[in-house]
Amino acid sequence: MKRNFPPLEEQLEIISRGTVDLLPMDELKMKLERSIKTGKPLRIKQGFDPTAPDIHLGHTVGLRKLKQFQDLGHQVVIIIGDYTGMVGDPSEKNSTRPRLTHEQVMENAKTYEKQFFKILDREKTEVRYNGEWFSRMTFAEVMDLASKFTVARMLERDDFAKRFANNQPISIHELFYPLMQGYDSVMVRADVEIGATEQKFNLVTGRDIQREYGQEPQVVLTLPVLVGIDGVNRMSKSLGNYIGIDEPPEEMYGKTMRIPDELIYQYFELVTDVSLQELQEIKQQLESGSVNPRDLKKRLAFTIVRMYHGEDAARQAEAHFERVVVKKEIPEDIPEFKVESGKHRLVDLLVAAGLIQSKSEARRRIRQGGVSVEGSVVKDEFLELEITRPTVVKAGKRAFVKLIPA
RNA sequence: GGGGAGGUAGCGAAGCGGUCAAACGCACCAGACUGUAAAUCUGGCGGCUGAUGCCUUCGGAGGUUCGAAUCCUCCCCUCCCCA
Repeated sequence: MKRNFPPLEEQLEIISRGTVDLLPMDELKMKLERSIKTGKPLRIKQGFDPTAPDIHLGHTVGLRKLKQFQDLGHQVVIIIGDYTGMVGDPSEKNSTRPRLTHEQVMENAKTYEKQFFKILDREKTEVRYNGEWFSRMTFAEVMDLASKFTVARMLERDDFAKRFANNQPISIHELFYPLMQGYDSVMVRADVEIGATEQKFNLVTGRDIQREYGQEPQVVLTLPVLVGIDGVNRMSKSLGNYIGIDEPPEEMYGKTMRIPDELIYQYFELVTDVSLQELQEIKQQLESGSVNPRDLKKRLAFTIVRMYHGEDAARQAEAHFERVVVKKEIPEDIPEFKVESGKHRLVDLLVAAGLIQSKSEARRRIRQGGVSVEGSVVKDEFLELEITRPTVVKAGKRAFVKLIPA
């Protein structure tokens, strides 16, 4: 079955959009031309280590690029790093990552697989776990792989070099990470590997490893690292600055509204599918200040929610935001919590209902005016309540609960 | 194998017998401000407790002492130098 591909230039335009590096360019052209001629799709690889259970917008930058390749007719190969996940990618890290057990990794991998296909076409995606080959490797084969790279080259890496210079520990197994990733490329015969810019070393190493194993080296495609909602660090679950693609619409919308204004353009560019013309407009509007950044951010939030939850959910999330955050009103559906009859300390109720973690914390927040009952701020940390009718309690900026008499 | 330096709350980093639940910075939380944010300012930041106090924390296990994060012993871990 010979496939038909769009002409080279058209493909290149789509492929280059939003990318930082495409190297070497001439090899990419050569590969594309060959696939057009032979009708054989290129194999486009990206690996994901399931180190945290959820996929967030940061992951979607690469996934969306994969999707573009997929739409062009190429073969997307996703590697789920059940083995590399146990090592932990040292990229951009200044310390050893905690190693996960295989069970933890596999658990996370399940949700990953599910979430990937919110973006990719399941039918057209090849999913491979790298345990498929790593679990079977003999020590002799490991040695063979290890012999194909040198310590000096490994230490060229900025992160390792820094850790080494700062007398911080680097475990041997961490040095294996790039080799393993490269070996993945060998095993799936990757033509192109996609990764964030911080992955460049690993991606380029893959080329060398492939060459060592007698394969044609892959083309490296890097994408910008998505900055998290704190506006400082890369988006990551462990830093808590992420927007998960499985999060409820209101949450997604609200988090998006919290990103610093400077990130608006980047988010439009990297995680939404607005057209190039629209992107230009947005850029112009931001630069000239002709549009309130808040309005652009609202559009961004709406667009993102719509991508993962649909138009209706996006509308509702927007309404919810207007109501709760902008007008500081009470949301429509609030989680309910049943309360036994009789008097209860507010502090106890806050903890029991799960709004606040500990009573000490609850007391503090009451003292600071962070808690209100039926719209009025509570100042008395010893307040007792008798719940005789549904009562709305708010703690902090947007945590609500409706107390219901049992 | 020998010598040296270290392991403190989410991170970084003070403390080196009592006044230490532990300075300070970052992160985080609450409040004010606002266009959602950011910035700024204020307060907070182990748990329990009606303002007193109690309980669990300073790599781990013991010990000395009225009293230990601080002293001693052993163990685990990291870094440096030498071999």
